[in-house]
Order: sequence, then C-alpha cells, then structure tokens
Amino acid sequence: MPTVLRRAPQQARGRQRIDTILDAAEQILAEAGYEAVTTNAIAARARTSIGSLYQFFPNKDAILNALGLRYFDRCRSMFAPYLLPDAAALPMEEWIDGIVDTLDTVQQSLVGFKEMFCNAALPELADADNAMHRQYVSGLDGVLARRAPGLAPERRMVCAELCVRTAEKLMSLLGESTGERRALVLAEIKSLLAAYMGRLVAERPAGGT
Amino acid sequence: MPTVLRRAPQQARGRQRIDTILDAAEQILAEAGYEAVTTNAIAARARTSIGSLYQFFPNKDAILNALGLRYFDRCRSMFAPYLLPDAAALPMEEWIDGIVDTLDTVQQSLVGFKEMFCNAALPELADADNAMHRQYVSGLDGVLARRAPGLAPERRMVCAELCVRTAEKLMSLLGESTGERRALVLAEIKSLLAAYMGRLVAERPAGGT
Amino acid sequence: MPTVLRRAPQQARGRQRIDTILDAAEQILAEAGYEAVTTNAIAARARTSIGSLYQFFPNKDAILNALGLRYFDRCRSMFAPYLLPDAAALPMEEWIDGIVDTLDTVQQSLVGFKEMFCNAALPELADADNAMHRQYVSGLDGVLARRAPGLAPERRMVCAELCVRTAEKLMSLLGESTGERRALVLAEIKSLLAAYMGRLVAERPAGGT
Amino acid sequence: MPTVLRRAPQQARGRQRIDTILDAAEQILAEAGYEAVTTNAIAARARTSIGSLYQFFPNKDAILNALGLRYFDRCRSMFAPYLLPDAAALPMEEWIDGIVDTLDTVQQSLVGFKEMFCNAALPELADADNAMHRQYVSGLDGVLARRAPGLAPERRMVCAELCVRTAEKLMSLLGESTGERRALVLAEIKSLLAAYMGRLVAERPAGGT
DNA sequence: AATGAATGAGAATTCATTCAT
DNA sequence: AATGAATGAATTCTCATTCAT
Repeated sequence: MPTVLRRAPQQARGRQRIDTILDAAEQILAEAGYEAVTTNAIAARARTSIGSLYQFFPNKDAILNALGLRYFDRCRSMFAPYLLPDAAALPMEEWIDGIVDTLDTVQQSLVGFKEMFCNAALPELADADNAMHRQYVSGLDGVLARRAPGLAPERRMVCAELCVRTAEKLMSLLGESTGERRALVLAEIKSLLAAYMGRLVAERPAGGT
Repeated sequence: MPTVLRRAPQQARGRQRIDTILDAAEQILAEAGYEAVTTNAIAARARTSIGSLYQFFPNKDAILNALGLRYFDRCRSMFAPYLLPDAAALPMEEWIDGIVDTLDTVQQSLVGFKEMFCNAALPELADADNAMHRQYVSGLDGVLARRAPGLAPERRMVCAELCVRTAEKLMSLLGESTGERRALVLAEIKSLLAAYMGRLVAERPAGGT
Repeated sequence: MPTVLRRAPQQARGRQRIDTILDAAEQILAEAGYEAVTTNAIAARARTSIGSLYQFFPNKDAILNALGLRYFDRCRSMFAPYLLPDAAALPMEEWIDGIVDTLDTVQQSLVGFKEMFCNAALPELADADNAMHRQYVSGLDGVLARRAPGLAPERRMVCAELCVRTAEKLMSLLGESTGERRALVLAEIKSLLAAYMGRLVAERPAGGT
Repeated sequence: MPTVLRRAPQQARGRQRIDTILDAAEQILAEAGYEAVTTNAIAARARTSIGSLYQFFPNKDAILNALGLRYFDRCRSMFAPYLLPDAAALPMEEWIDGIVDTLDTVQQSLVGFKEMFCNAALPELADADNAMHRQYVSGLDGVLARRAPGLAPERRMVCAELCVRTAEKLMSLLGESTGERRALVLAEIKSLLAAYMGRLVAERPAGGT
C-alpha cells in the first residue's frame, strides 16, 4: 500500500498545515510541472519550514500520493455517475464518451491534475506505489465486474490496469494538443477505449453461440 | 526534429568513438536503468573523456536519441515483415499478433531496448524530441495508409501516435510481469491494439459507395 | 558532573514515565544502534510526546546518562563479587578472569549494554560527562586502593581510568568477533589487563623495605 | 580495503587540488574537531566547489581515509626506527618508551593527527574501513612477528589490533591531560603497553622451561 | 582533437530543541 | 502537565555542461 501520512495530525493546526502543503505542491505542479515539485519548493511555497513538512509526510512520494488522493477525492463526485452500479445500464460507447469527457473536463479545470494523472507511472512514482493510480484501477475493476461478469477476476484486474495506463498516457497527448487536433485526439482516445472495452464486454464465456 | 549529432563524424575514428559511446549508454541502460544513464557515467564506461563526448553530441538528449535510432536500426529487419507493403495482406489480428510478439522478443533480447522504448515519453525525452518514437510512429502511419486508405492523413497520424504511445506504455507493464500474468498481459495488449486498429480499418469513408 | 535529571520526579507517575523513556532508548539502542537513538525516536517508542520527554530530561545526553546509570545499577549485583573488599583475596589473574567474563556475559545478555558501554567515550558523550563511565572508574579505583595500597591516589585514578577506557574499547572488538576469533580476543583482553594490573599490584612503594 | 580515490588525478592541477582538499580537512579537524569536518566545510575552506571535491573522492570517508594515509606517510620516518628490523634489538621497555614518546610528539606537532588517530574507530569510520588504523596494525604485526616469533599469525594479528586500539583510545586521554597529570598518563600508557607486550614476547612455545 | 578539472545550484532528509495551545 | 507542531541550519551527494590546457 502506498505510504501517505507519517501520522495523523492531532490538532487543527496540523490539519491545516497538511492542506497548505498539498496546496503548495498542487500549485507548483500546475505552474512548473512535475519536475519542479521538490520538497524545498513545496515548503517555500507553503511558507513553512522543511521540517514541518517532514513532520507529517515521511518522504516526497508520500506528499505526491496524498495529493493524488486529494485529487481523486475532489473529482469523485464527477466520476460517480460512471462508477456507480447504475452506470452499467449505459451503452458502452456512451459510457466511454461520458467518462473520457469528464476526465478531460477534470484535467482542464483541476489545476495540476493533468500533471499528476499523466505522470502516474513515472519511475519514481511507480504504479504499485501510486495511490491515485490504484484508485482508478480499482474503480474500473468494479465497473468491469458488472459489465463483463464473465471475466476472471485476475484477468479483469489486468484489463483494468491496461485501460488506466492507456488513459493516463493518452490524456497527456490530449493535454499537449490544441485546436482541431485536440478534437481528433479526444475522439480517438474514446474510440480506442471503446473498442477494447466493447470487446471485453462482448466476450461470451467459452460455450456461447 | 530531434537533435542527434553535433556534426557528422568525418573520420572512421570518429564513427567508432560514437559507437563506443552508444555501447556504453546501452550497457548502463540495461544494467542500471534509465536513471543511471548520466553523461559522466557514459563517458567513464566508454573509457573516453566527458569532453570528447560533448564533441560528438550537443547534449544528453542527443545521445539518447542516437541510441534510440540505433536500436531502431538494429531491429529494423525484425519488424520489416510487418512494415513492408506485403504485410497489408495479413489479417489484422494476425498482423498484430506478429508485431507485438516481435516487440516482445526484441524487448527481451535487445539489451536496454525495453528501458528506452518504454521510457519513450519521459518528460526529459518528450515525444516530439524522441527520434526512436518518431520512427515507430511514421512506420505505423505507413501501415495505416495502406490498411485504412480512407483515413485522412492528419487523423491517421493521430491514430498512429496513439497506438505507439499505448504500446510503449503497455510494453513496460509486460516487462514488469512474470509467469502466468505475463501471458495474460501479452494477450490483452494484443487484444487492445487489435480492437482499435480493427475498428480503424473497418471504417468506411463517410459517403463511400 | 554529568547532567542527569532536570528535577527529581515528585510522583509515581513521573518515575514511571522516566522508566518508559529509558526502556524506549534501550530498545532502540539494542535494535538499531547508537546512531538511531534520537530524541524523537525515543519519544515515539515510549508513546509519549517529545515535549514530555524534555520535561524530565534537559537534553539528550541526560537521557543517555540516566540509561547508563540504570545499566550500572542493573548489573551491580553481578559485579559485586569483584568490587567488594573480599574480592581482594582472589589472585589477580583469577579476579580479571572473573570480571572480564562477567562483563562479557552482561554485554551479551543485557540488551543495549554493549552499545552504551563501548560508545562510552564518543565525542558527544565524553568521559567527563558520562555517568556510567565514571561509575566504573570509581569502582575500579576502590579495588586498586585495596590491591595496590602503595599507589598514590592521584595516580591510582589515572590507572583506573586507563583500565576502564581500555576495557570499553576492547570489549567492542569482542562484540564484533565471532567463532574462534572471539575466544582469542577474550583471552587477550584478559591477558592485557592482567599484565597491567599485575604490574601495578606488584609495585613496591619507592623507599619500601 | 578502504576506499580512497575515485580515480588518480591526471593533471598537476588535480594533484594540487587533492592536496588542497586534504589541507582543508586537516585544518578543520585541528581547529574544530572531528564533527566539524563536513564535505561542505572542506570545500569552503579549500576554496573549491563541492563538485570538485567529489571529482576525486567518492565520498566523505574516502577523504578521511586519504588524510589518514597522508598522516601516516608524513610521520613514517619518525616511526621508522621502531618498525624496522633493527628495532627488535632494543629492550621492550625502551622500545615502548620510544614509540609512545614518538606518538606523543607526533600528536602534539602534527596538526589534526590526534583527532584522526584517536577517533580511529568511530562508528562511521569503522576499523575495517580505516586506512590509517590498518597501517598501524599491520606495522605492529610486523614488529610482533620479529619479537615474538612463537606467536601464531592469527593470534598475533589480534594482539596487534588490541594494542593499536588501546593506544588510540589512551592517547586521546593523554591529549586531554595537562601538567603533572599528563606525565602520569604518559607513564601509565607506556607501562600498560609494556606489560602486555612484554608478556607476549616472554611467552615460550608450549614445552619451554 | 582530446582531456579532465571545475562548477554550484539543488536534491532529499534529519534532528535537538522550543513553544504555543 | 502534557501535547505535538514548528523550526531551519546542516548533511551528503549528483550531474549536465563548460573551458583551460
């Protein structure tokens, strides 16, 4: 499980400090990119001491993970329509359409989200240790469980992992594109995911007609 | 266009020196991973001076790009069956099967290839600047031109970009997997790409007869 | 004189707290070594706050000193046979044999003792400030007073200091050794101390008959 | 074997730089003690960049080791009379007298020597990794080989190690002492070592009379 | 051409101690 | 009394690149 907090803050002051630190990380991420997010930069931006930062977070990765989880939390409601059981009623193409559009919206509106989401599998924030990534994978695994109940759990997990990784990677391409090309990229991302997930869902257990 | 050489080496000695440098980078990449590939480490391993290294390459990225191109060159023949015009005759699923298996073989046998290919879109080696990546994209673009002649060139380029990025990202997952899971991952990668490319090929031009 | 307690604890609760703190320090010392003994680590392990810790101890050294004294106290009974007046009856070689063996036993059985005893003269815990060290020196001084009554008190103190320092240093070598080498080291330590102390005891006052 | 240089300097400039760095370390050691010797302090005092320091030394320990070896080298000639074969002719007490006096002289005249020699077995510069310490041990081992030829080599090594450790530790006590006490300490150090080494030399192989 | 010395900002993290609550 | 948040100087070490020789 990804590391997050060194210990839970006991006082209101502590809770506030954590938020300030994550705010700082978020801003730097948005303004200067993933590489600029250093512990010193975060502390400086948060107007706190580097020591305070390490009171709550055991290391840099933990900060990134906490920020990722906060992003996940903050857009949880936007993704909810596509993750809840009801969503299984939507035709696949529509579902994909909706969720990718949502991802796009989130990426455009939630400052720093893109940098976090698309860097989700950087070496220094490898998947197994990336809390945000894990959330999306397990969310999609749940969706697949309902839409493709014939899928063996082990395989389902692999499929979910594949889809999330693909989305992460392709959304970054979207982020780099503008104008007409942007629309093109968005459409193709949807098409790619729909093609694959459609195929998964259409699969019939061995003896089907 | 990606930066490659500072200038073409005029003498055999120069060409040899370049090869030695790339050999060194390759070894480090394979043995210690992407992060260990530093200019100083390369020079040391190549038994040359850091100064000499900078006489041939303007900066670190250029070395990586040259190495990427050399990888591309070295496995060109293995991919040839899938890139030449004749390959268009193969059924799509078979084609995907073959090319992904080849990618897997290359990744397992060509030392350091995996690290290069899968890190193809690292921030410091962004796509636009990544010579190896560009080669694969344009190769796939050629294939699509034949298999899906109805596809508008601009869109085709986007599709090719998507496929290559996806392959890069997913092949790294393959590299991390072992045993039964490995087979599962390999199969799903093929399935995902086949689903998408199959759809592209099946498309009929808007107003076609 | 070494700093020990900020003030004597007035209540049972306080005494208990102090014990808990020393227990924590002891465990860390044993499990992770001298360098791992930090005030924060102690507080965490003792499940108390760093603030409370500083309510009882003025600084880190005081904790180490208190721990050293507790160690001394805890093995006082084991050393007693060699420190009491009666012990002067034993032949020197036998006495050394017994006390070094006891030291070895203590070092092996009393968790953390070795780390404390052998680091007794670390810069940050210099002799003059090291309570445990002082105890051993004065204990040995008493022994010498009986065994070598001709020794001037000032010189006797120097001799005691030498012996204890030597023992501290050499016992750490013993701690690092295993197997046959261990036996060898143990024997030589005894031999070295016996040679020196034997000589002291054998000395005749300058103008003696 | 202890680490020393990252690579041998090729240019005069480099050799000079190394000397400057060691000079700086030496001065800090003498003026501010072992703890003050930090890589940054060394670089600053040497008026060089921290980077240059790491061009030649792989890490801090290597600097300390190189300094230790330089000390050893610088007083090699002073110890020579006691280490060469001829020295075996001297009576043991005289030999000890001479070498301990030499050690004392060196310690008083060679700036920083004391701090290095007496800290020789600090945790962070443990014996196995301490080049200076190793030199003294092997030097003494050679002496013992001549003076006590009956000693088994393995045991001889242990004895040498014991003597050197003891000397290191006790010389620091000497360094802290002044006035009359100083003379007392010096005499007792000699006495202690003479007693032990005398005993070693006097030993007769098993069947001796 | 070649060498390798020099650079230095910047990275992550630690830790004894103080002080507001 | 007790808590735990805050401090921040200090530590070791990296690395792409330049430039004097």
